[in-house]
Amino acid sequence: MNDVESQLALIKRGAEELLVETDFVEKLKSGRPLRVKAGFDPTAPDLHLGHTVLINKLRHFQEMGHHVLFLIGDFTGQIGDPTGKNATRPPLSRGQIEENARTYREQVFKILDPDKTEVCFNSAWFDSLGAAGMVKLAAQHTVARMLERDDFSKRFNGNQPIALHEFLYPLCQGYDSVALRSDVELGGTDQRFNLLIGRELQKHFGQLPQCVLTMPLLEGTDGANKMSKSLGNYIGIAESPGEIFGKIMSISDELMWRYFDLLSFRSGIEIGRLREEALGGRNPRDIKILLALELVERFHSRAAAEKALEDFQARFQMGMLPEDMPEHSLDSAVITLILKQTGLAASTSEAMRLIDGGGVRIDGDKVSDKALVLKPGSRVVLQVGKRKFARVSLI
RNA sequence: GGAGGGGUUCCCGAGCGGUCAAAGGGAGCAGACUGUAAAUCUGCCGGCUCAGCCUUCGAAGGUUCGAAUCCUUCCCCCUCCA
Repeated sequence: MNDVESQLALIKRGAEELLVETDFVEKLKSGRPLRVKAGFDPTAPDLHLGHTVLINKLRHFQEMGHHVLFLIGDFTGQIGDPTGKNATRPPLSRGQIEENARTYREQVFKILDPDKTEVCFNSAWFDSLGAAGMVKLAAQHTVARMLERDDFSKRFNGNQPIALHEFLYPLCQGYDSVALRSDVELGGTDQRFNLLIGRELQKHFGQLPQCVLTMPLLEGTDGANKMSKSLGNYIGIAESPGEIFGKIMSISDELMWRYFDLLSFRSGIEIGRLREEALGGRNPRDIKILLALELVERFHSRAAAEKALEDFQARFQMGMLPEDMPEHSLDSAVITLILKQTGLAASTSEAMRLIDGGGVRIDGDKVSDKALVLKPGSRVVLQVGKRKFARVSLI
């Protein structure tokens, strides 16, 4: 496992690009533990499967005895959002950042080995850099070079605004590599440009430039956009077993293979075998179940995974009610108001529309009367669509 | 500093004095079909005490019986010139 050849093979598995490979091989040959850097935004502590593609790769490095630098960009996160179209995010307080960092640890150590992970914050060096230092840093790069970045040039040519501070982002990220003396930095393919700036800056500061390993971006459950919380197409690793299981089951068959490639710890050979079975007529649903089981087990437990499967089958294959649904105790009222109060509908207007559309059920029976009043003392199960349930006791 | 273009409901984008809660598309939600898959088709898609009423078209004023549409001021974005 520790010879250079096999290390390189494991590192490259599933990766998009490794720059510069020959340099990387040299570093491996040195035999010392490499400093492996990956940066994370402090504003999004809810990690989802998309993040885990990268984290899984960090784990590979750890398995080979390397040192992982888990960098939380608390300074960069304070300035604002670089890709921000519409949100000027309020700066996070020290307390919030620490809270987020704690959440990160909790989630990330489901995959990484805490003993081989160093968590760092980039405010550690940026706070003391000062305005003069920042200007010096900015002097290291030209506008033309900045505009080489794809999304900058697109926005520039498309007459979209680019705020000046957005240029500082790649620089700061690059400077992190200098401060951490990183040997390798990991990032999504969208990070390529930023990662390369790290190389430039390191050279400037007399360091051996880091190698860059980019990982493909995982598509969200919609199969079209990259997984992100703001698009609502994500599967959070802190979600309940039932949620994770259900969301995996709802992805398309095509996307399932992508998920297998990027998320499963199964070997490439094993995944290839499953593909063949699918082609041979095995129900893709059953293969998807394997994936769902694996992922729920990773973030919860074997038992939780099996339970999730049972619940899933009971609910959707046998049409039973879910075991755990939110409970509400409310005053007797019109159905539309109750739907709003339970959160099954966003507004009473929506509740009315849902009833018109035949999407509301009480104890399994379709509701058609918008003026229906739920009587005090009754206890009913309300359902909107196939997935939203609530148990309501009327007072 | 000068000239021009623009800010519309979650997003894109029509509308340019009444017929506008505002076309069309996307996203989303619900229904049908299913494997809670995708695709497809249908409906919905500001709020409310819902045959009615209230609040929306960058902000504030104004003109008008009536404004997203006209006028004034302000804020913001983009382009070109310097």
